[in-house]
Amino acid sequence: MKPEARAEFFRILRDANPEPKSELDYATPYELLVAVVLSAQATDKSVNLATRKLYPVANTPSALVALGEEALREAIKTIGLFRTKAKNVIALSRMLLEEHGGEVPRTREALEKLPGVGRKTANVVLNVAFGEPTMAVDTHIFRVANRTGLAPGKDPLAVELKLLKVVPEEFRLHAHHWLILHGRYTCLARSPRCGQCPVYGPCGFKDKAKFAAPAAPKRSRLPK
DNA sequence: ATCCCGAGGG
DNA sequence: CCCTCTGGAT
Repeated sequence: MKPEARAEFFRILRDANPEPKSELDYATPYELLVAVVLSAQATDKSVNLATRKLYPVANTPSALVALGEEALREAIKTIGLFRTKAKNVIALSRMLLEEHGGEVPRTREALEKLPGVGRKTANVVLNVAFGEPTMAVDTHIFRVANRTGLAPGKDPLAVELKLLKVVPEEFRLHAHHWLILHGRYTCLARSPRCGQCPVYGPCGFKDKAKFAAPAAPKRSRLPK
């Protein structure tokens, strides 16, 4: 995608949604961190359903450690990968208490040392909780960046670096949310809704016309 | 490359 | 039935 098309792409998404927010429910950096860890390979809705009940009971490192891994596992049982996530959230909370005064660290290095926190999760926390213009490349952004030609790359890290290079400065802070929301509601994984896509113009998807066309008229085998 | 892993949609 | 959902650790 050419520079002018990229700018047009983001102008359109920005004008439709000037102040995009995360769809994960959270009130503090810690609540956000835990929600993002829980969100791996799960929908925001399923995570919110669990945290809505969990956070009133325990929403700090000390409270979750006190709650214990077994109880936490039960609380998040409706989310996928719940055994691994429960273990990681407890271990991560202990580490916050022991090494960070119970606070969520603000550096990528410290965040990535936490169990269950990799590059993508660290980027989300840095962007959403601390206002840094990072590019957290998740399943949606990886797909959108490649399909549209906005920032093609063979793996998430390549796409992240490409995005940091080509997204105009004025769009960097919110690019993460514009792209993820576009992927979630319009540029769907299996059947993208090109027919009602706001960035159909600048998009470079080869088969966009195919997905934009109304359902192919059924060929009657008994014409007339 | 594989495992973990429930819920919702098609 | 199959695919997808704000991945990370081994």
